Amino acid sequence: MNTLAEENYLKCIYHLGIDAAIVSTNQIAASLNTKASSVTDMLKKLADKALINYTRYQGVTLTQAGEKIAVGIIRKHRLWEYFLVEKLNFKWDQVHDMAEEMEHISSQELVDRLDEFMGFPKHDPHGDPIPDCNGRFKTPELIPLSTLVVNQCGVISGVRDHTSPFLQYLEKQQLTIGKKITITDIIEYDHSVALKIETDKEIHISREVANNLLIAL
Amino acid sequence: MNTLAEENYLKCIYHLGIDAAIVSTNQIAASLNTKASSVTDMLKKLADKALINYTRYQGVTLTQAGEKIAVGIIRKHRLWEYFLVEKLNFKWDQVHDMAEEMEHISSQELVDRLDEFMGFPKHDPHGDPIPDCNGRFKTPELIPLSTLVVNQCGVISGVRDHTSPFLQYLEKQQLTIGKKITITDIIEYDHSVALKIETDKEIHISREVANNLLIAL
DNA sequence: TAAAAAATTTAGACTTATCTAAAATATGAA
DNA sequence: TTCATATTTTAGATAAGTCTAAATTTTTTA
Ligand SMILES: [Mn+2]
Ligand SMILES: [Mn+2]
Ligand SMILES: [Mn+2]
Ligand SMILES: [Mn+2]
Repeated sequence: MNTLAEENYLKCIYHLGIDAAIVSTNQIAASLNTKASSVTDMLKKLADKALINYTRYQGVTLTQAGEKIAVGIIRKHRLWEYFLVEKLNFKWDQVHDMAEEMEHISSQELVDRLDEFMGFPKHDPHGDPIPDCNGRFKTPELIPLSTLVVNQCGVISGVRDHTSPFLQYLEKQQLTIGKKITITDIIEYDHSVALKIETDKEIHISREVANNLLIAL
Repeated sequence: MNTLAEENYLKCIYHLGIDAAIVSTNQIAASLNTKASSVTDMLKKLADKALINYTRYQGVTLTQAGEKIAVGIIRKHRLWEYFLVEKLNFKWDQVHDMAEEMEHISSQELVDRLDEFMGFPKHDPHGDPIPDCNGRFKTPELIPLSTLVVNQCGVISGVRDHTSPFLQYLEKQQLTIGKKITITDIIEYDHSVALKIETDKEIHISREVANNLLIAL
């Protein structure tokens, strides 16, 4: 088995690897709030275990074995987040830190039964896909709300920023997963967006918020 | 906060302290499968944190602060065991190791909501009392089945041995928590016991089994 | 294409938790 | 009450994971 630190590195490399072919030491250090020298030490260890492809100074990618572990941890993270929100009535902005601990509970059977208990949910409270017990999942085509044009509509299906303040703001504005929205105006000056939520409520959001809200068309 | 190792030591000292006023270094070492010298090191650390009362060569007791932490961990352990059995349909002999990991999830609010979600259960799957959110619980008066006399009856309410083989054996014999039993015979030669379970099934158990089954009168 | 700057790695140190072997203390039997 | 034995503690090592500071390699820029 792998240590908690190893699991966190693998998960981190996986996430960073989504929008970069190769992941650099400094990226990992920034993401894990650690120092580059610590990262180098761990990369050697993970390479020895054949969980990453690593050559000095050249960055890393996950091996198949490493990716499998990373996806397993993400599966657990998202299933526990779903559990916390759906069964224990936490808000979507409260669950991430707890899931960061729970994702390291090792039993495979536990997570599979948890999955079954909740009816095999496909998405976590933030709209992120939950891998099945074979590690398979599909990433739906989502685009930032900021790329929509006036009169275009879509469904809120994910967020790019998972921090509490952002999620709390969205909740207050009723900009939650599953809501249908229609763009009513785009202000040229600051690229802020006016939109209607599910036919009734009309609101106005900044460019930054629009950039971090993901829409399915 | 306390480390995983510290939590395990506190819990261990708590359990050993139930039937001994003072807990010795060697007892802890045996219970945690570690060496006496490692225990001494940790005892110093826990004493520095004012979680135990410790004087060299004299054994330890928990301080109030230490006991509070220990009971909190036991609360989490038993609530997660209850969850695993009642919600995820694990057997009572399968849940201990998972709960050993889950008991270290730190969020107090999580455990309190879990408690509420399950309807504030009073006992875990092995009959052990679950402390409430203030750490209060009462230990019912239980006696080993081996102390009963012929024709005496009682209710199976706990076990002294929590290992899988024993629990599996009990399950197979239908000697599970809540079952009413009546002693029908005690064999003088080997102190084995014949008993009736809930009016119908008649079985025969060894002295050792009778010693490890706890009965409420 | 050769410096300068940035990124990465190495060297050496620290903390936590563990170990073995040796020393100190307590206990209990003669 | 003394000495043999058991218990406990100390001393010194080790492994994991982290850090700072220095050295090395890569990348950028002039
Ligand atoms: Mn999360
Ligand atoms: Mn999430
Ligand atoms: Mn248990
Ligand atoms: Mn139990």
